[in-house]
Amino acid sequence: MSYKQLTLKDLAKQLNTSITTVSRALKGHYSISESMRTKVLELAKQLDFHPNPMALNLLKSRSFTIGVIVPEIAHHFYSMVMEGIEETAVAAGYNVMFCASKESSEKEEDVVNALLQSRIDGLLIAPSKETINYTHLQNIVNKGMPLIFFDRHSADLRVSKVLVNDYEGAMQATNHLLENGCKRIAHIAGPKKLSNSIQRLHGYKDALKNSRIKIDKDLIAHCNLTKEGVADCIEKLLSLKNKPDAIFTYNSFIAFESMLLVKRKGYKIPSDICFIGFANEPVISYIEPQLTTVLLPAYEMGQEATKLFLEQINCKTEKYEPKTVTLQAKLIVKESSLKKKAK
Amino acid sequence: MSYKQLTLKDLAKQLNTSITTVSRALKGHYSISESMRTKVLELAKQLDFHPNPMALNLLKSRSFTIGVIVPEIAHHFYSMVMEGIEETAVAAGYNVMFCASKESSEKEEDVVNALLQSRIDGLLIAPSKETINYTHLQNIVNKGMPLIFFDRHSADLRVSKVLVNDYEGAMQATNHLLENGCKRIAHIAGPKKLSNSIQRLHGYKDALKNSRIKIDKDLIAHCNLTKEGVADCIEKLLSLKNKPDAIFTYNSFIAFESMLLVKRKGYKIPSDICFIGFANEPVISYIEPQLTTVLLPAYEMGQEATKLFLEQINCKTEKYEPKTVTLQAKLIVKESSLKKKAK
DNA sequence: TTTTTTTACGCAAACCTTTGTGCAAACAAA
DNA sequence: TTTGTTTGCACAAAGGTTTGCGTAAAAAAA
Repeated sequence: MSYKQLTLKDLAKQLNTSITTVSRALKGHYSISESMRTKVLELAKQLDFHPNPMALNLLKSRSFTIGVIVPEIAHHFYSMVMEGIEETAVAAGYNVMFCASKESSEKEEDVVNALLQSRIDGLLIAPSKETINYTHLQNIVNKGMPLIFFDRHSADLRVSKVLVNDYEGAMQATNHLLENGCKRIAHIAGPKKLSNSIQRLHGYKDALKNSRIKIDKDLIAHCNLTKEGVADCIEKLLSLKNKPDAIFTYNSFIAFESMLLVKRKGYKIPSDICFIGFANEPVISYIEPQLTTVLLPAYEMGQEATKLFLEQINCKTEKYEPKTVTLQAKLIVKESSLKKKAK
Repeated sequence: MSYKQLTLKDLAKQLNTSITTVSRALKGHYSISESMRTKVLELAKQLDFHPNPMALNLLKSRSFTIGVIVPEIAHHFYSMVMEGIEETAVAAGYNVMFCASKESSEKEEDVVNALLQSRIDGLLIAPSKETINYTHLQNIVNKGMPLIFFDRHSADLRVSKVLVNDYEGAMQATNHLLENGCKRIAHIAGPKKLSNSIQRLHGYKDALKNSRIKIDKDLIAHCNLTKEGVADCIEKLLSLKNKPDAIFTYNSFIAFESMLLVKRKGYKIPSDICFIGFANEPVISYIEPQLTTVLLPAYEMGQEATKLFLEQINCKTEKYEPKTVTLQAKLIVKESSLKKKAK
């Protein structure tokens, strides 16, 4: 059943020489004669010899494998990040193991352990929204293994991270709505503990403050990222006496869901209510009206995270100083936020 | 920089015993005294000892890692398949390496090699649409390594595969349109060499034949899966004297793009032209009108592919007989295909 | 007391590669 | 002929774990 891997020993036996000589011939070691080298090389090519990677791993105590944990694989944002990671890693000679935490702290610990069992050289992670206890990650750092945060992070760990300027993105979004004449801008925020949700809320508030608009707590709703959660938020916002004329959402799921609900209730977008969200799906072009979004550089985030890992693993000096890379989100203006029709 | 892994030798030294004894104590070997076993177990726990996975890999010549190659990571269908694979694999104690071929035959070969370098126990693959030469995969089979196709396949290789009943799905879709009174049903097909595209076209044709409708070649367009490709197809179909009253598309991308174009040209969906496509994105609920789709069981496909791998790797008998698992696609009727408005 | 059995553990090989050291043989120089 | 250098290759260790076999001491049986 399991096939027999070709080894140096096999080659050596066929050539009536030693393992050492075969190994050195393949590596172009100076001490091997030209004639011997060609003999070995020929046989190796003919038999399609490749050194046993597991033996190499053991020898170098390196697996050339990166572990990656995302909350969800089938979310467009994370799969774009994964693409960025995969391409950068493969280009650098690394393979990538992807695992999903399904937003569960417990599963996260499990997959961390599973990855460690497989002897990864480093871990890239966007922690689950549930995760409060970071000891499983601290352990990794303590062992000296490179750990890189992306998208989400904990400030308690002194590690490299690549984040998006959520604050700035939210501010841009809010300012854009203000410039378009919106007066009562609501915000449907994400989970209260999530670092990027906090930043986006913060950016929203500060944009309003800068324009000397009083923050109305009724216009801020926290959403748990389920359909029901979104429905509750919309219900709450639309039952206000003084209804919002714009809604800025934490992510695309909330945006899509709430637009659907708002349209069903008979409101027109954008004339009655403007919409804007953080989103990445290419699908924003296909919904009506097309959604204005703060676009997160997901692919780039994956690239940068991998680069940070490579930097750290290749760092020869005694101590590596953790870095934080901050990427800029980009406002993409489409129809949903333009009160006055553009021509 | 790189941390020192704790080894059996370290434990043995601290306990003034041999490596063998420590190993056996940890494994519960009968020949170890109770007192010694507890001593070892305690120290191991205290020092958080884990056997070096690389050494184990070498010893067992198993890495407990599955390689997976998809054409694109950030396509909802494939990322759902990946979720299915990942969950099933992790549950069975395997880790998963994901790679993307980016629909390039050349890149596909590269990542196959990269994965082999990492010593995977098996390979799950949906070949790129470009791939015609399958020798790189045949090599894997020849080595005795389990290879499983999913979504796409080559009939030339005697390996297990998990496919969708594309023929049946396309037939259902076409019949559904016929039942709704559509007379001139067009089909925008995928790349001509792709196994599932061929099957879907086949199902479309047979459904028409079964209803004694002559197949009009003008109503069949082949699309290369780019925006321009879709535009060409739509241009061709809409410039016919006898225009189609329904369009059945190979996948969701074509469906979304062509709906956009058709709407821009002033046609109403579904009253002027009905739409139906093979699609998986949850986003079909958010576009207007909601798209009727043949839903592919992506997650299940990932599960089944992994199960086939596990079956094969755990097969003790001399010869493993390749299996083909065929999953059923499911027609989800929404607004885009209902000519007469349902109440 | 001697022989046999049991208990508890250690040695060394195997998995496969790389590499420092050593050692012959060949050759050049003295 | 002897010494010194180069060439071409082999031995063995290292990396960490498992495991068949061997063995000492203790316990049991004779």
